[in-house]
Amino acid sequence: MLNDKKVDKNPLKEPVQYLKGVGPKWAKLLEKFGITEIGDIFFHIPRIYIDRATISKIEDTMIGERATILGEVLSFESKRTRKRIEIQTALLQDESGGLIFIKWFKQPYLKKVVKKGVTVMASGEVTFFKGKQMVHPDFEIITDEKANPLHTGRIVPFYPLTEGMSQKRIRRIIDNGITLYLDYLKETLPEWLIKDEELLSITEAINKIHKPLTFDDVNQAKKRLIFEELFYFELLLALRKKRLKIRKTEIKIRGDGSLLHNFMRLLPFDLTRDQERVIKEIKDDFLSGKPMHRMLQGDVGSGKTIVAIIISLMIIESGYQVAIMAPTEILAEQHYLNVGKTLKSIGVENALLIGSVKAREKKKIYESLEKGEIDLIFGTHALIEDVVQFKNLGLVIVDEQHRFGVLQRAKLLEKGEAPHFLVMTATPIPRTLSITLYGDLDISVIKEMPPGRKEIVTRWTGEKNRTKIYDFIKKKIKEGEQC
DNA sequence: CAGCTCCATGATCATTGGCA
DNA sequence: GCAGTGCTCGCATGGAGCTG
DNA sequence: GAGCACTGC
Repeated sequence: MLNDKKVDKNPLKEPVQYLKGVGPKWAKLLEKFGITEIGDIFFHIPRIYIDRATISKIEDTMIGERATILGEVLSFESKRTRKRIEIQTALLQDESGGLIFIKWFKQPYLKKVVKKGVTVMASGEVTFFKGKQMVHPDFEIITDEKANPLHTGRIVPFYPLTEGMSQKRIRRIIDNGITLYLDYLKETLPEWLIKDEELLSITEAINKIHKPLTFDDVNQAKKRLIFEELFYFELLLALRKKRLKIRKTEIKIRGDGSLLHNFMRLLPFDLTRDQERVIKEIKDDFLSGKPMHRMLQGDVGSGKTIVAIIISLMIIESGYQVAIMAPTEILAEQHYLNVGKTLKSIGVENALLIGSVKAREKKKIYESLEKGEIDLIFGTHALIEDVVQFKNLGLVIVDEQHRFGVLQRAKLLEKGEAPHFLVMTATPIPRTLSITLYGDLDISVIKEMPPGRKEIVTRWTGEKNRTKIYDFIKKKIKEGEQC
């Protein structure tokens, strides 16, 4: 069906494991942050930066001060206390002759690395214990003029971690990603906008957010990334205007619930409470007489899809059609394969409409949709083509995955008389923005994971890929609408 | 309250009282 | 696919503090 | 020593 089309030439779309430094283990760890593709790592934004750019003379450092020093190892010893705690101590001397102890607890292997005579750059807090000391600093062995250090001697980024990760490693990985792949990152904002707003390009921003030379770099980069985020929400707001023109909807649920009941009987598991709650919320929307405009946020695996199906059945039972749009062909197809058969068995006609469906087949689907023979259509953006017409579209569900698609929704919505509308997304809305949004879009959240599923922690990591936006905006502008 | 992350800490020394 | 070599980075633990 | 890259079977 979609085999030949898999010639995705964009390397940023490759699994993150193909990135240098990432193997199976780290791929799994990174997944906790929603990082699955190489391109995702750009948006793993540092949590904080520490300025380790200036190297102090050991003599000049003050107790209690965080400092970065550079010196030669005079000696290294590993001793253990009566309580069997091992302490490694290196004595470091810098060019000006200052001396300082560098200590680590329980890291005997360091004697292989921090040998007499090597040059070490170390960053940490200077404390006093029988002389100046620095306990477990971040350090790096400096070999000749060799490559600039990653962990010291510059403004160093600190990334959010999960259990099993280490700063140094992730720094290395992200650094690799930038040097190897940043060039492939495509601009997502229109040129004029960047100019008008004096923004950095996306590649500059990403580079500077990870490898800033000054704190001003960080600020500029943040400005750009935040702007981008806001920008998309502005687009969303623009949609609202459209919605407000429509006061009422004729679409109401009026079945007796038997269709839904039949389906539920076939479900091999129970719904979670969160799912039940959300379904109730949506049902209330359906009963309100106004078109629903709701966002459903839940992590991957939280069971958004089943919610989508259930509410679809309510609508279908009432005699309307439902469209479910997924961001990729693979996902659309998955949905279709997962539930299509079951639905058919209870009399719900459904079909899959994606780009790679043969023209003949497509035509058939178009006709059936127009006649109202298909109750439920799964698809991708193939659904928004003009040829696609519905008899009476009652509900549009967009599975957003990544965030592009804002304008697509609008178009799909135009295909019905004020259909209900649900966006599903795994990306939590940043809290600051959700406040702005509450008035315009109702939000439901599923936090509870179905039993047996491991919880996946998704966090705010900036944005994901959404290259297509530019085209949409362009189109919009052409249509004379404002963004 | 639970689950997670982040962050700081880890060492030194001598005291005491009753028993051998 | 596997074995061998050579990189880089490698503590452990308990409390604090945040989010859901 | 773990995890990974790279080489050479």
